[in-house]
Amino acid sequence: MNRFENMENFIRVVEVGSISGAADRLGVAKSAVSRRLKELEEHLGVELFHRTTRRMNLTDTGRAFYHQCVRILEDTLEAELASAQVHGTLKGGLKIALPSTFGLMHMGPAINEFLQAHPQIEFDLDFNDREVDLMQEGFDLAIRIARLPDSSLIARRLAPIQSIMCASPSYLKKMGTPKTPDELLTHQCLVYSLLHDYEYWHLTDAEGKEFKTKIRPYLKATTGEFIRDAAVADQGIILVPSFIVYKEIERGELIPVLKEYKPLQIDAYAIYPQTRHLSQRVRTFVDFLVKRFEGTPYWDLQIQKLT
Amino acid sequence: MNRFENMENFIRVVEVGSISGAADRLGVAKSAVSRRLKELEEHLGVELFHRTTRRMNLTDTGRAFYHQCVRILEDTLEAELASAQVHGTLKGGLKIALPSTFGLMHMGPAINEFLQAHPQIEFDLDFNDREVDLMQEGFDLAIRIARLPDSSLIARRLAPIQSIMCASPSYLKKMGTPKTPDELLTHQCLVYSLLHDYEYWHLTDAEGKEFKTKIRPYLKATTGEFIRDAAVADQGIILVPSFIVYKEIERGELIPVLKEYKPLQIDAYAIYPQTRHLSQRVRTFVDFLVKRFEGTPYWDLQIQKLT
DNA sequence: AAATACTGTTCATAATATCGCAACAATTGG
DNA sequence: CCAATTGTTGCGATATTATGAACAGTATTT
Repeated sequence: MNRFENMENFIRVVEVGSISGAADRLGVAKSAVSRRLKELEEHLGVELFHRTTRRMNLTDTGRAFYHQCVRILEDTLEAELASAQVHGTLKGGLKIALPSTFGLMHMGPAINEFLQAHPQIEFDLDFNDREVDLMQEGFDLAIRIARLPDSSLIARRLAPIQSIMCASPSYLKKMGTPKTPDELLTHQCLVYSLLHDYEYWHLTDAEGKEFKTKIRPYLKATTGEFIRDAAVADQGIILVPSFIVYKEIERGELIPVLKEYKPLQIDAYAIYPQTRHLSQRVRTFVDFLVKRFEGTPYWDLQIQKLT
Repeated sequence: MNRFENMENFIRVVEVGSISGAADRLGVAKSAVSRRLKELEEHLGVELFHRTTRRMNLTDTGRAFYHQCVRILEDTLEAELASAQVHGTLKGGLKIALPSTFGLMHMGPAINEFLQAHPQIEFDLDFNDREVDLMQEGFDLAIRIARLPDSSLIARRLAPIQSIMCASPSYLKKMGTPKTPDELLTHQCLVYSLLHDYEYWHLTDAEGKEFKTKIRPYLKATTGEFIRDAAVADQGIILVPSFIVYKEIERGELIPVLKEYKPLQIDAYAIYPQTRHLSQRVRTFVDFLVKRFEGTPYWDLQIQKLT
């Protein structure tokens, strides 16, 4: 039994006032309308109409049920409309805040790919590492790399972000490869000051226990790319997210060190304000991102084996 | 496509977390669940789940749609429950105010008939001609005979009530049969004081125009039956609803007079307060009454030809 | 590391439900 | 009183839907 069609059927009969008329409007045989109405009445065990072979009058029960049917049908259509992709592409703007390095390196290609499917979307991208107030500044969405999501906002985890400690082969040859975290104090450390403490690096030992080890910051920068390039130029040891250095590691320009001590795992999130009616653009884009970054990130596929 | 089953299907998949599990719960093959889910996604043109052959995660779109589906299904089930006769008979009380004469003569048999089908209903009948405050005194329903329904309440028309002017053959023989309304002043009029003015009877002429004619009240009573009996006992001319005197007219004990001048048409109504959730008892009983009194009332079938 | 168990999807077949047509019964309006 | 219209029912044809096995991919276990 198709509850839905039966309701629609019933509504039409009420509004047109006759079975024949409703059948015309619905484009089906009147026998079908009659039978569906009968089915509905049998299902409810109630008479919806007083029938006098030629005339039909709603019963009180029928009238009450009619109003509820109308409301339910409207709700359903609205729900479908709100969720349905209005065929093909989306339109409108999408203002997004995203961290500069991750944004440039990995969100850029993703956004380009999304634009293939939805060329009508106008992206307004703000590459910035400061924390923006989503509501205040009218952002639809922000990409954040953090240890835990901000609970006051909706957060969808996009990808795990693992950091890697590494240095160039030449540097290691010249200065030696550290065997324990303590030895880092004798090395030149290049600090990515956004994600880590200035003077400490947080690690976990073989048993998964957290601890921090003091380092000697030889150079500090808020851009991961800069200290990566510095490390490639034999300037010292860095601790940066793998998504920044994965190519250099694959090419052997940088070599992981102290692999037994895993840096703290953090994550990339898409976050957006809690609004009652989330726009279809945001929903679709976030769905797209979640799917694209699902599983082990492509930047970790190769270097996974090396760590 | 069965929207409803698809929604139910989708909800189950979300709640159980897997297609196989949902299939077990629903008692259908998992292929059916899979296909319906696919149908729903194609209908919306949207991915509801991120799928990884083994694991399924709701998309944002899916989550939003899920909540709306749940609400819609709940509404639907509630609507059906509110309208459905819970198989067989109803239970509970039904407190009804009804006019004494009409109540005794015509509602009595109707209520008895209703009790055949629903013996569990406990009727609490208040035969009374004063206007009761439904809300205040806790009535579920009132039967009223009036010209127009009280607009602040829900009113369902049960039957047309036509009045008849008549007298006994002996009386007419002795005093003469009036030919015009004016002549009524020379007659003994017995007044049913509830429905009509004390000193005027309201009539319509052949063209349907309303007018009132003065009468000389010889006897007044608030009980139709009393003045009917008085008229049968040759006491004078009465103007009463046909449902009171139809048997006497059929038997020839009373004879209509001034048939060309129709008394004003009034109606019998079932009225009840506007509450958000009308009880199923009231609805079913009113539906029953409307159906029972539908068309020309049985008390008018015979005398129709005589007037 | 390999095997196993479990997942979701697909396909052809079978069962089911639904529809339209036509005949019928009942009522209304001229 | 007849004609026209309405709602209901039965039957054959059609379309829809479920089923169960085979398949492909992924965790879990040993």
